[in-house]
Amino acid sequence: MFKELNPLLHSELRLAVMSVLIGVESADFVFLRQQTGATAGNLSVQLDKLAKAGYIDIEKSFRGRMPCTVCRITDAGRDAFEEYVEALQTYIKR
Amino acid sequence: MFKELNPLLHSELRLAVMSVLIGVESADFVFLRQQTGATAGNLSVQLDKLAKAGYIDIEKSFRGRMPCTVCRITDAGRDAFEEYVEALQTYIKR
DNA sequence: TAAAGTAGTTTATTTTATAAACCAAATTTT
DNA sequence: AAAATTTGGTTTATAAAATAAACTACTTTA
Repeated sequence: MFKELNPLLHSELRLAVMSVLIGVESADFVFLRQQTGATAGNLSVQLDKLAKAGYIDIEKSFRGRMPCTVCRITDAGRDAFEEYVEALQTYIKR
Repeated sequence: MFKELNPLLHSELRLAVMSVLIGVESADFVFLRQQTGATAGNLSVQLDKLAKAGYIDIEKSFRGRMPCTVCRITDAGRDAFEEYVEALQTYIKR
């Protein structure tokens, strides 16, 4: 009847991040913050979770001497997102 | 960009319950348990939350001397569900 | 050089989700 | 008919999540 919703993606902020990342080649911390409206602390935590799950790659470097965090969705992330969307349909489809 | 997801509906079990209730005139505890696969304890807690939010009506009575809990979605619940689905589209639409 | 801003991380707190334990009545087994 | 099991739940305890607040380190501006 209802498909299980991947709990890692069933989170407003993590879902928003994935939704942004699925549409771009890469996005940095600042851009993700703008798009999602999240606080820096929350975004930092949730990005870590997505990275630990293997759904995104995080590349930390420096632009000059300022830290710069660039994120990209992985293939596993793309798959998980698609599966999540399919599962969602079982709840919201008329 | 992203619409806010009503946190009361953004829960796998509560969403499943609402999804069932939106399609029927009413449903009892046992039926909801079957449809959702939830444990009784969890279902009991989540039904209470939906009721407190005014999204469902719960009618507790007895069939003989066995308790019988019948649930119906309210107009507010229907509205909230529809709004939630619309908000979701902002995350998952291609 | 002091104040304010940028780019984050870490830690602490609150909220949620969930299961486990429980209760009362009914049904089934021995 | 007593004992055990099942049914229909509720309450309580615990684990997991979400979030904000506080902090670090560097940069820019006044």
